[in-house]
Amino acid sequence: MKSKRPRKKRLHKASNIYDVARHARVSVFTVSAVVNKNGNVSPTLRRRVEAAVQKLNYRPNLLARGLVMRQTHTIGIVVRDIVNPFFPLLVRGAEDAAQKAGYSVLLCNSDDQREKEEQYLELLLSKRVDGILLNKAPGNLSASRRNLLAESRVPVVSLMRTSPDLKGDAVITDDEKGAFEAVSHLARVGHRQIALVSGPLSVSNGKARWRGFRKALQASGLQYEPDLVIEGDYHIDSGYRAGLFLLPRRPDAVFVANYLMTVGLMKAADEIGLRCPEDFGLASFDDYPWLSCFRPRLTTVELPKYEIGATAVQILLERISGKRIRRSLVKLMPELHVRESCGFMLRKRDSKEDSLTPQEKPYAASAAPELQ
Amino acid sequence: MKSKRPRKKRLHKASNIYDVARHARVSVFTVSAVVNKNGNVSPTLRRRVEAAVQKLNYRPNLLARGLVMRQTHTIGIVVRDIVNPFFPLLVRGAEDAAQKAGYSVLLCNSDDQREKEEQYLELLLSKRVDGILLNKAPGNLSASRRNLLAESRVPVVSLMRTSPDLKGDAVITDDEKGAFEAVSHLARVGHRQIALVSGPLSVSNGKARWRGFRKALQASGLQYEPDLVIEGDYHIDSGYRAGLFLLPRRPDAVFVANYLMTVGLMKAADEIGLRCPEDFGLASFDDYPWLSCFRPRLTTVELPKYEIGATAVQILLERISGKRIRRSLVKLMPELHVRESCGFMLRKRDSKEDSLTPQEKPYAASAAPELQ
DNA sequence: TTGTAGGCGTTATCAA
DNA sequence: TTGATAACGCCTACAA
Repeated sequence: MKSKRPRKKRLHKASNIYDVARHARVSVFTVSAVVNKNGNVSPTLRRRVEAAVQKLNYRPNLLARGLVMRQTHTIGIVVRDIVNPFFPLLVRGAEDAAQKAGYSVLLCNSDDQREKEEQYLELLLSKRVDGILLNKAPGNLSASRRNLLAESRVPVVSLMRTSPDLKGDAVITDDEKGAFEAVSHLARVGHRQIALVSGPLSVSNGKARWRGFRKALQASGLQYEPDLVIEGDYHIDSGYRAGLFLLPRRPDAVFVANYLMTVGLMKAADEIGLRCPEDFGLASFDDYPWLSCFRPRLTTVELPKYEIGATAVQILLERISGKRIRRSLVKLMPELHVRESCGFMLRKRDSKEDSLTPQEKPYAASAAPELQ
Repeated sequence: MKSKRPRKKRLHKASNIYDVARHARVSVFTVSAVVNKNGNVSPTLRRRVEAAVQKLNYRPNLLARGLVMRQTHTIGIVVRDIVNPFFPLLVRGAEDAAQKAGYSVLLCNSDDQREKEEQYLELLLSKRVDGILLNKAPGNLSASRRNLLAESRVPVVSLMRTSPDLKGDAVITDDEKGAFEAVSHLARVGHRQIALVSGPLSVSNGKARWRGFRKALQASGLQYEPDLVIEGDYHIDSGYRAGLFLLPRRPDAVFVANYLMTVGLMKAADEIGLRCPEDFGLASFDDYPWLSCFRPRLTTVELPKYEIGATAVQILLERISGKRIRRSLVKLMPELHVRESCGFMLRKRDSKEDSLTPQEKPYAASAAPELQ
């Protein structure tokens, strides 16, 4: 009863804890205790409070709660672009894990631009998120932002890419191994001249995939030919340009470091008039369930996207609750899926060994022991 | 200087407006005025404040601001599933528009389940979002939730689907027209027996696509055969089952009401051993740029996904700012993209009229006047 | 078990 | 132009 004057605008206000307390003829403490199910409240008062809550449609204001508790139960997730088909499943994994723990997700698209990324990070800090999932754009954070981040003590978990200026936890995949296996498979199938469309070498996983490629050539006794290596940027267009450059040189096969560049490369092949797998073998990263019925089926290194997101949130939550102390770097394993784009089927057919239907064979092959 | 006791745990606290005020030897009012660039502050004080802000790495706590301003500059967006390839671009359109206006996006996946959807709506209200974008799950909201929503006065813009219990704004597409054009095209190409895998008829756009199908048959002088119509639920599996049922009946063509069901149908075709477009023509909804290099290329009704999201946020913001008064229902136009899955190429080839390369022809056709 | 009052970090009103 | 101070809605230590 301390409000001296009536509200001016009769702004439509949701009822608050005081309204409920008044209605139930109890104190705000009691209401709070009932709503948060802590402390012991006598059945009588509890019933009165519950009735009032019901009657007034009371819902606690999470802003106010966050302010006093210093916890928003919100995490921010910064990805390059949710439209890039790699991210939806990852984000979904993160959202599911977050939701189960009572957290919500603030989604940010950085477009791989440092400036945008930094602005989002600042915004997230200002919104007082409890933690951040970050798929880092190339380059380092500015010193001031890094400082701000460190000082805020808000935990950050890196996704897919590590960065020297991010000294927190990270969830990545063993991309070197994935690339190694894919390229080894291309070699095993009989391809000798294998070209590479790599990701940006300035990015940790771009570099890792390149290393895997190189080591596989070596292990297969093939020559690394710089002329057959093009550095792309993970976007469609760079794959297209790489295709226009590489395919006319007629390599036996191409290994492309991600899916979008594969799309670009195949567009180039289309224009040039080359077909996969008849004219060149192809293996790449990332598989998508909705591709399974289109041709050619791609031989790919599949990454556990959902798990990446879910695991990252898991780690973040442990960090938030103070359980986790030591820095952890989780490396998830990729899985080679052999299908027809690599030319596997053709070779088999040539040698008259094939009798299975096209859709069964690749899966059988992908479970072959040598791929572990 | 009113804190009576030292902080207990030496909890790491970000500096607040009082810290800055003390440091700059001014009042909090001055700091606030400088930070928000309103009011007139003398250059001297402004400089002092700015220096202090810099020094202390001060960033306003948006929770506190939101509490007093009753505005969080956050919107919630509830989609069925961000993994459904329809949504990323829509969400991106929304996020871009939101970001430009200084808003952030809270992402929620309802999985098309009413219960999950309602829980998210409540959470969003509790978090005091300024507005909500909602792709409604089938069925109506419970009376209590609807009531809560109405009472909260938080504007909701429906996406793609309208619902009788949502009396707010909506952004939808003219799905009836889209379906009509696609099916008319199938008929024009020469297909007589056209099957339909529809979306859920309990959902507004599922119904609309069904109506378009029906009207197109009528306009083309074809019979509507209930045996050739299967109601699906927009998920892959229902398309698969529909395919297993429909394809053995050897329709000339199939119209599938969305992309995921098309994937399922093609999987069924694969298993049965039927090929598209040789054995049956196919047209469906939703096109994706990363499909362009795979076969068969789909004849699709393309929806302006990005615009849907962007427009919805636009409307939401106008509603939030109180500019928009009347309810608005925006209906965006789809666009038919003719490619090879409908059998267009085959017919042409049969009649020896085709001389263009496969990848050029469809685009030329899609610009044909009769498709406007 | 229940109530009171102070504080969380802002903005905004009203004096000075 | 500036400063003091009351909201905003919640939680919680401390008192009763």
